[in-house]
Amino acid sequence: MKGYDHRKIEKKWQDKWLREKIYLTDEGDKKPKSFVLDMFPYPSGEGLHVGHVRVYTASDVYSRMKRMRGYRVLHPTGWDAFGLPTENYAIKNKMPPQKVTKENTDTFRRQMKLLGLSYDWEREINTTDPSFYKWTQWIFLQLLKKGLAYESYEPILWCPSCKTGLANEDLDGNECERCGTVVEKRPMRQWVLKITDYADRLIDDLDLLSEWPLAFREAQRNWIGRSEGAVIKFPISNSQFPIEVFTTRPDTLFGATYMVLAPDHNLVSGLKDKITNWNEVEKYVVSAGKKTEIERTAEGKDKTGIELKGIKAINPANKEEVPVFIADYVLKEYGTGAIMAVPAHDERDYEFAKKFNLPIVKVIEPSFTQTTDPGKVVEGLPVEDREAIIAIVKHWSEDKYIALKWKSVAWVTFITGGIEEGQTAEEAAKMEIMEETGYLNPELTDDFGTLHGKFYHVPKKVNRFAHASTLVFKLKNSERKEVSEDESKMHEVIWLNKDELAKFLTPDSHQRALEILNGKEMYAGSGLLINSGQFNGMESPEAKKEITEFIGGQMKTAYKLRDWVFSRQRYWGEPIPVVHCEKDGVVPVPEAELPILLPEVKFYEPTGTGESPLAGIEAWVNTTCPKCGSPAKRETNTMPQWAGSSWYYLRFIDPQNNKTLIDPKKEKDWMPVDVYVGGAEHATRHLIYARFWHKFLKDIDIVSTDEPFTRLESVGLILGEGGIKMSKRLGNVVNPDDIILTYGADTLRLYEMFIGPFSQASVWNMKSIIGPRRFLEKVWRVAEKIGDGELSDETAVLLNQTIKKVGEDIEVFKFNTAISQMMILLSSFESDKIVTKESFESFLKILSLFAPHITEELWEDLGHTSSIHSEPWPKYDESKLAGDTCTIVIQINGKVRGSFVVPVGSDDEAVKKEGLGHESVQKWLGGVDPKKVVYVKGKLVSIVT
RNA sequence: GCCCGGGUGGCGGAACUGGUAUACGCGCACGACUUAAAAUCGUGUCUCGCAAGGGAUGUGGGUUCGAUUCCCACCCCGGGCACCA
Repeated sequence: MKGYDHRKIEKKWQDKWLREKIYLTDEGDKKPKSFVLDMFPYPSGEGLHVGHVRVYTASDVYSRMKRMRGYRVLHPTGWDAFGLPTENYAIKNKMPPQKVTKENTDTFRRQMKLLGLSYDWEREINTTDPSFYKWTQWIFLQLLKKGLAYESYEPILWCPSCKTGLANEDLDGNECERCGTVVEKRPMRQWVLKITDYADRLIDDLDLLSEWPLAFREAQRNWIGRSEGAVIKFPISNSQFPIEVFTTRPDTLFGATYMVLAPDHNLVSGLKDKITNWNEVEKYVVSAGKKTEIERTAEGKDKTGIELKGIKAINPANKEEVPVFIADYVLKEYGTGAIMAVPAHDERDYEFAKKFNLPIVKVIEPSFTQTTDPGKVVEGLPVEDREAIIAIVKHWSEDKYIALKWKSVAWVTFITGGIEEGQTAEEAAKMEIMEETGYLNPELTDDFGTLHGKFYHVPKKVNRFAHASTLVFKLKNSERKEVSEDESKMHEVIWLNKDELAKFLTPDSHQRALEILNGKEMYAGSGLLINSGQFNGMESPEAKKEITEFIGGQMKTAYKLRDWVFSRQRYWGEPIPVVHCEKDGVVPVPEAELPILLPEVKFYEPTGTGESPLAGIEAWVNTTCPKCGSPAKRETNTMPQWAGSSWYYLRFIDPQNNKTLIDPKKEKDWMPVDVYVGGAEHATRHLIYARFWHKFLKDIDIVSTDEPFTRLESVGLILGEGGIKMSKRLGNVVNPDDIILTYGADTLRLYEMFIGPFSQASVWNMKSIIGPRRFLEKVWRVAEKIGDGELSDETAVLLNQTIKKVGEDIEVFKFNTAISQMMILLSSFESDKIVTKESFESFLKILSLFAPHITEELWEDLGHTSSIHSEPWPKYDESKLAGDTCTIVIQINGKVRGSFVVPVGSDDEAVKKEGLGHESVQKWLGGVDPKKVVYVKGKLVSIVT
């Protein structure tokens, strides 16, 4: 028989599949649908890399299984082809970007076909194709119509190297995500999309995405960064304009001892004539504006700022005058661009106050509720308030402190106790020190105020809310009397240093006491109010509402998410379809005139002036106003690279439609995407933008679902040998073409699926590829053993198990274990004398997902004239998933001491008895009667002595 | 600092709902075939020990007859966010 020649086989079948169009989407609606999508590639000049192969093979394997299981599967691909790399390459090599794109997509398509991927190539799309971007422009017009696209002149992020404005999402730290250049701020006209209008829905609907990795949902939640708080007005003493601040801690309002505005806050210049040190202020504003993000980060937490002399704000809670500062630790874009500073309860304000010698007023006494055992508050039991003390007692000569180790419960605490009628806290504390430790001469050295703790007092069996005055003592000497028997029964006195205290102290309130002891005055948690007039004694959550109401503030939600800066001053993108008319202002291009074609030009270098290269093409720029007919100019900015990818998945459903974006019937039929496969780098960019557009399209009735992607599977990076990133610079990039040539596409596909858990990063290893190749060669050889006869029992069981396991594993993207199971089955085939045709065909069918070419060839050799890829998924026999016998393990005191074999379905008692009678039991027990015998059905007998 | 992952042989990794840790693959060693090599096949391969047996899933504790798996504390690696009031 002929040998396994992958080159011949793979070419033969790829041609045939294309010719016979076996992978076109089944549009019959009798079958259930499955829309399996991978994140379509950006066709770079580098061609496909092994990371692409991993994603595309996974979705291909999944799609193939779904088809075999009777689904009609939509599995398309296309090109996300607008964008800077292509444009830059085009400039460098003096080629039109259109041509570069054509060449790159040709390469990608060729490589994808070499992999034997089962895409429906008749649905291929390209974001740079006018018939596609017509609809990208159309969506923009709808956004404009709804007021969700607007022009802005706010300073934006600008990449001096790419010569274009950027969105927040295009940053990698302080650098341009594309080219690594440090970005600047630059005031210029730009188009912005109001994604913040959708912030709440984008967060709330994350709850619908239970089939997304938690990490993606959390990343988005984080990025959107919602926080609930209040807007509070602080009047300015000699101006009618108040300062508005946003705070999440209105409960600390009485502790606001100064205010801070962002340096670029509008009020700063508005108050110019009142500010007596204007020269200095102006200097600070200018230098803050010049400071790059990188300089600010380098300065870390060293706060800078300057007081606005001549003006004072009035704290609306206590009517006290407080100074007003500007400082660059306050950001203009967040909240209201101004804060009330509460140094006692905010770390940043605390640092600033320390540096500028500002008053620090405590208004919150820390309060803690025990949430873990021992001491978790018992629901339903009343809570007793108790005036108490915490005494921290220092050694007379060493840096050690007394702790009590409780005997009836796993607690380590400082000395605690109640305050009796008529006692001061100090008296109570001294009494407790003497009673609980016997030491006679403590001297009060410090008072940490009151700490509150709600917990279940285990020995006393009550819920307590202890309000403990926390006092620090030092022992004058070691003089000590005997401790009473009752006390020594309750706890043991131990001496601990600060590190040990941090490790062992159980209650949170005592840990807080230790923090103060270590000099950490600032407390940012919640608690009970003090120094807050009529609100004293109230707990933080309640005080937030009450105080906000009291001073007439408004509850408000703030977001970290910014509106999406949507214009780029570059050539290779979708033209924004509006014109500027002197009389009518911004006028949208009528929908009938779409697409606004990107003109072919000689020069498309970025100008760097804030205008795109399109501005230089007069014939294109000059047009007439659709409204009044007078001369007007076209918008010359283009859309960012993320535009097309924000809705492309919809177009696959109806790629040829030239009347509407998508036929509503088809949309309802295929949406949502059932499985979306791609990389984690898109968690906060593409996936937020696409969800935003999708929700907008839902609002204008283009789509019918709230979310576009039901399930998301994230691919792990493939690292170069040695666990380092693959890069051109390091010369460790693996080209799939080379692997396909040497080992074949089937081997490459198997290798990449076998390399490790799909979502986890894996290391490429050239040596290991031989494993999957040997496996396929073995498959080829085993095919020759097909003959008449019976399958061995063992192989028959394995075959059933394999069909079951491979199906289940692929459903949850556990490709590596599916392959290992097929390897085990193949070994069993190999060691048998005879392999039956039927069983081998079942094996070929499941293997065909991973290795479509070799299985198709062997299938044909077995006499079939139709494709193996149109076969249904093999069935397994439930009754043959296990053999006739099972091995029972004997454990004695938790250690494995032997095993024996029993028929499946044996009587429990009989097996137990046989286990107890086993020779190893005799040996290890030595005649002693077992205390306990545990039998786990079909698995083990565990004997305890 | 905060939020997610992850830590198991020489390497990639497996282990169901707590039930024989190290499946499968690579590598390595030895053997068979061969004049020889490659390929292939077979055997072995966590560790200490001659053996009986002991130890080992990042570290330390806990729960359990039994823990890679559950709980607590900590360490290390990767990723995301980061002066967000």
